[in-house]
Amino acid sequence: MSREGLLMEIFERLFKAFGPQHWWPGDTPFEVMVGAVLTQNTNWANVEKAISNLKREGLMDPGSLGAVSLERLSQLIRPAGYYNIKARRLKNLLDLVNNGFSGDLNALFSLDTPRLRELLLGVKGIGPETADSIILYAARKPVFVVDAYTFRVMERHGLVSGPCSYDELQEIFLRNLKEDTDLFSEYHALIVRLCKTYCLRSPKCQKCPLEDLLPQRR
DNA sequence: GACCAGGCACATC
DNA sequence: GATGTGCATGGT
Repeated sequence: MSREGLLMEIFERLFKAFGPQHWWPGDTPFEVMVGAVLTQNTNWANVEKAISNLKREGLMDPGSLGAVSLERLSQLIRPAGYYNIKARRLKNLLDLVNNGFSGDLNALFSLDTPRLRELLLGVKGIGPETADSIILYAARKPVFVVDAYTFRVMERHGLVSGPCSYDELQEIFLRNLKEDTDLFSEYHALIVRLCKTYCLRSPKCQKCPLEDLLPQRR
């Protein structure tokens, strides 16, 4: 099967097995953006506690969150872990939104994708996965989000041979799939769902929807 | 108690 | 360019 065919086959299997995932969980684009930073190397259940703290305090908007002290912010997001460094990262991101775009997320998100990605990556604490999550799930523009699970699945199914960079893996998806925000949104969410359900530490995807797509072992 | 989770920056070689 | 380390909580 061609790489393009295999990528769509994997998507269709996952969609059939799990259905739509309704990602990203979050009431507003701003909340999605905050969640993208908070979830760095962190279980989503812990992120939800931090988000709920911010909402309870009425801080889930660029102006309010920009005005709160670093110390108070770090205490509120404590359940999400790495709370000191993440508070700093959120502040860095808010500086971009508030100073560069007067707190208007729509203005920031109306930039073309390469420019938006460049600006986000310029924020200290925003790397490729966080930037792309914001672009896809908050700005709703078609980029493919790569994460540790994506590497795991693509390696297992022989779509990459040996080590490959974030950008290289992303290119494989972008070149072989139709550029479609809804497709990319579901695809990434389904990969996460697959790994959480079946492929966490097992060497084989036993009984998983992709089991018979495994490449031959040597 | 060990291990893991929807990364990133920075130091060092 | 590759590899190692700090950052930290809460669930299994």
